[in-house]
Amino acid sequence: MLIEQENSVKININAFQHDLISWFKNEQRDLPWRKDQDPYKVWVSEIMLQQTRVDTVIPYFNRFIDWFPTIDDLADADEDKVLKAWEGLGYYSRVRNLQSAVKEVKEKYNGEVPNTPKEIAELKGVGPYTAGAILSIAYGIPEPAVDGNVMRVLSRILTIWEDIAKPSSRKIFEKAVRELISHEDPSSFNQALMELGALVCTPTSPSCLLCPVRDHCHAFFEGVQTELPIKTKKAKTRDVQLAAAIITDSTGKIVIHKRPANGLLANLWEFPTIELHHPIQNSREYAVNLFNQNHEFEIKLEQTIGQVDHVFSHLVWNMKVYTGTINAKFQETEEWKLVSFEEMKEYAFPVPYQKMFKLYQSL
DNA sequence: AAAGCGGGGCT
DNA sequence: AGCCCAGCTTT
Repeated sequence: MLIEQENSVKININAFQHDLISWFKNEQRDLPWRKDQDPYKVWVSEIMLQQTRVDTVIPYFNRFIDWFPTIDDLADADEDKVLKAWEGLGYYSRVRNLQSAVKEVKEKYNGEVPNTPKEIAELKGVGPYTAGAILSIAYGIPEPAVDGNVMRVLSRILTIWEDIAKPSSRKIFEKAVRELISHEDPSSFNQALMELGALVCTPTSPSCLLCPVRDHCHAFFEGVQTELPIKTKKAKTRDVQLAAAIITDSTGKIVIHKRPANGLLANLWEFPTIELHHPIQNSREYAVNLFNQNHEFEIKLEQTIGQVDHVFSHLVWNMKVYTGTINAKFQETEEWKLVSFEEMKEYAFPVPYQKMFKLYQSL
């Protein structure tokens, strides 16, 4: 059976499905979320895998399922513990949205992950890719699950020259998947496209000589596989200057602060931090003043212990790190706490503050 | 359509 | 120093 794509590329669909799925069944990696088809576990794995490599996700997935084995366990958990389970994984709104959606499934769907495109796409944090992934992998429904791998693989096989950085391009690839997908085994088909992208059809120097669908690949036939996909570059990051301090009381406990519920690193914990908006502010005296302007209690900065730099996807933090002490006026609140070394392990800190604490401990 | 949102590994 | 990664939400 042959189909005619919009760009006049012909594919033998049955042979393509067979070659792709056979390869996947023989060569797929042994991954913890492939041990069963529990929709909850498939869901958790797909959220973790957003913009995150398989090797990074594996230990997080195992611990997360250990801590929250079922939808009920996650729905009933404290958010601080949920964030602790995600600590270091990044994009923390993923797990806050996941817990929110799990609560909705518990209440509205009696704890059963819905299996219709409309219902599942309405869940918080579930976009077009994740909806298709859960529907196909957990329920065997032939829906496209188009991620970066799939766009790269199909841009090569079908020589699609659309800019995959543009949001509108995803529809082109979803249309292609709808025409190509196996209705006998949508789960293997979708996973195989992604597995192929991860193991063979890689961004740079794809292993075409090992590719199970090389004979179907128009980019390989034309010798343009390294020119695809087309992807425009994104704007570069901006620098943010910060001063942050490890502040202790007379007993050696440390001041920590809960970040706001919205924006960067929402609801995670940090050491007292201020932004230095102007170069002129980039001095110790100024930092002291700014700390004490912005906080009820009085802080005394003792010494500068170094610098921590941290790169985010859209900005760079340059943090000057101080130590200091507080006076007796400090009072604990919901967002300002005094904790011991041991108690710190209970709170989720983003990586820049983990770097900062490591620097402090190395003194 | 563009920007915000983490962190690590590879080139 | 970029680029990429099993993307989604908000503006």
